[in-house]
Amino acid sequence: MDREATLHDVAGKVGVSPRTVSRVVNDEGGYSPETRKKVLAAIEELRYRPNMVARALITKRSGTVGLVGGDMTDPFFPALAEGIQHRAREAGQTMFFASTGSDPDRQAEVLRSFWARAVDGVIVFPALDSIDQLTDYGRRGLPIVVVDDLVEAPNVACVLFDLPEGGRLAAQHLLSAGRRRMGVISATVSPPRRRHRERGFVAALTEADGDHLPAVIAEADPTVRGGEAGFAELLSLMPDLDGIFAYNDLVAIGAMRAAAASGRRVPEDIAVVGCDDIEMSTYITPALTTIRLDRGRLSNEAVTALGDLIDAPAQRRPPVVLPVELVARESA
Amino acid sequence: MDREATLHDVAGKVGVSPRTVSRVVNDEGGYSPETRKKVLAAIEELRYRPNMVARALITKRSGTVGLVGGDMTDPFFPALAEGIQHRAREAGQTMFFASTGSDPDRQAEVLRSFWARAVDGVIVFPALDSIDQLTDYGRRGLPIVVVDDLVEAPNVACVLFDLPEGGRLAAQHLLSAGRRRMGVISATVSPPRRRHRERGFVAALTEADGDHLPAVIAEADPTVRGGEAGFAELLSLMPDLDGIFAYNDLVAIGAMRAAAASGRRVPEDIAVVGCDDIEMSTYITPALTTIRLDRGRLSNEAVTALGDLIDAPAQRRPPVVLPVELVARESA
DNA sequence: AACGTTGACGTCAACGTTGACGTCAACGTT
DNA sequence: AACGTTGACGTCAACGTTGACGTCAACGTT
Repeated sequence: MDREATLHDVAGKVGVSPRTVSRVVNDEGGYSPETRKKVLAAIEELRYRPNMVARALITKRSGTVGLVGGDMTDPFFPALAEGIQHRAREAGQTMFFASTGSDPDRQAEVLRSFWARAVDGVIVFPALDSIDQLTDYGRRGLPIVVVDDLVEAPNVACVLFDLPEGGRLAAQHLLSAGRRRMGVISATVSPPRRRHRERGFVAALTEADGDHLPAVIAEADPTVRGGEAGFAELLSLMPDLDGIFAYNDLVAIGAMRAAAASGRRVPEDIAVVGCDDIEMSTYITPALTTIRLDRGRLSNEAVTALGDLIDAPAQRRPPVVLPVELVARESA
Repeated sequence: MDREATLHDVAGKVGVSPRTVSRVVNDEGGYSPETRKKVLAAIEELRYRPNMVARALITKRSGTVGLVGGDMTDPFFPALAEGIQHRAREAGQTMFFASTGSDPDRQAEVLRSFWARAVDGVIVFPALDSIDQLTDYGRRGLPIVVVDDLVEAPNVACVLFDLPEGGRLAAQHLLSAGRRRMGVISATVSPPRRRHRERGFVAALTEADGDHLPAVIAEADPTVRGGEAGFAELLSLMPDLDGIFAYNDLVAIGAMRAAAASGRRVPEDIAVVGCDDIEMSTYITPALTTIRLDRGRLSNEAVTALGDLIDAPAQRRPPVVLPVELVARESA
């Protein structure tokens, strides 16, 4: 066919008004069983599908949600996107996706584009210093779920992991393994107020009894290569380092590679704890001890929160803080 | 504000008709420089943004493209999605995303949903036995780029890697390393007509001189765990196996783990060649020898092909076949 | 018998744009 | 002086739906 069938085509075929066809399509009631049957038959025959664009124009609901991520190649991200996409589809939603590279300008562009396309809501991994943007869109009526940060605004809900606790668990684990001279590799992409892992780790060391030293801190990109650089930096700060808590598993893997390259054994000479628990961490040698973040749970909570927000925009919602756990493997 | 500004609001403020504002917004010409200036100022002040939904309804162009993938957690996929998303954004497009789990019914649902939302085109990693769906939508006028398969239909372009050549390269590499008793781990998700890697590998062995045996074939899921199972299956078919070509790098990693667990050394006892060249393959021990597929190139070609298709739908386009190369590391 | 209610529709306008076409003053040309 | 052209707009309808409301026959109730 050269043109898609519309309500008018179906109506013409059956001999009713388009409004009646619309009622049948939307299960509104207000038609006889026989009419319904005839309409459904005509819909089938003409392969009619409702035009979501026209519907969105008048209902202001497009049946779409947007996912705004930092970077798809972050190994933590795909599982999350998959989970969200899955749950969104169950709710009859289609997902827009865009990544920002954690750049606030790109994030602004993405949000504008989603907003202009009448998304019903968005789930955002916020870029650096972009709280104002989110607050603004929330106020303009866009339901937003913020992952991994705290934003206080109308229409904004937050879902995040208890990362300070993760840092604390890592510190306790390393301490109880007898480590005394420890370092943290933080991520350059994290603004100071979001360094929860680091803060928890440092606090636990401070609070604990014993003759261990305060932690030294390095900064690196959240990648394997970043981990290698971070290891070198830590070593320059504390040459007889014996324990590392890394920003994420990729960084931990980089640190372990650098340790091996420098002739040090893991965990004998240096114990390493990562964060995230990506699949790869099980498969490398030595298998990585890490703080597990339950991505499935996070995506479930995020989609649920977004659904709630869309259905009842006014309501205030407390942030959802998800527990973390330490999985002990070979590296520490 | 409780309502978004429209063309009418801007027009009212400036004292011109909405049509004139529209002309300015779309750079159509047909207005004086002074009018233009006043309109732009009013747009700025009222924070007017064109409503893409309304625009899409009349122009039939929504400025969106859909990406239909099998599974986000496939490590090969994210880089691709990122690349496509990036290029699409440069072209002013926003990306829909959905994964199908390689299930044709879910793929059909996804395509329906995208079609109803007036996507300008889609890039598809086709599910099993879904060629008819794609042909059908192509005929109905949807520009489609099919990745990793060949579909002959109007409005459909294909981009794929030269996987048979990849299989051949793997075979030649293993042969020249003196391997005689080799096996292939294929993926259960691949229908017979898409087993290009396997076919190239088997053909190269058949064509080559020497006293090597014909390849044995196992089937497994395209995961690390699948690789472990595939290794066991190969071993039961050929106990003195000395070379493996795996469906992808995850499978290769699984095979190497199983080999190590059975007390065999890689590459001394069994050489392993993977396929994809995911990031992880550099970091495991031993580092994986593999067939590199250039994902960046693939996403570029796919987006370019889609752009061409959208701009000139009628034109026939030959499939784009991308070269592959073998990267020799430690495992073979 | 008169009246109110209900079911099963239809009518009309609106959502916010843009395509097609009309208007009209200013200007240049013969 | 009459005419055609051009620039700078405006008008109107349409894209394909749905919200709001109207109509009208059938039916039950008093």
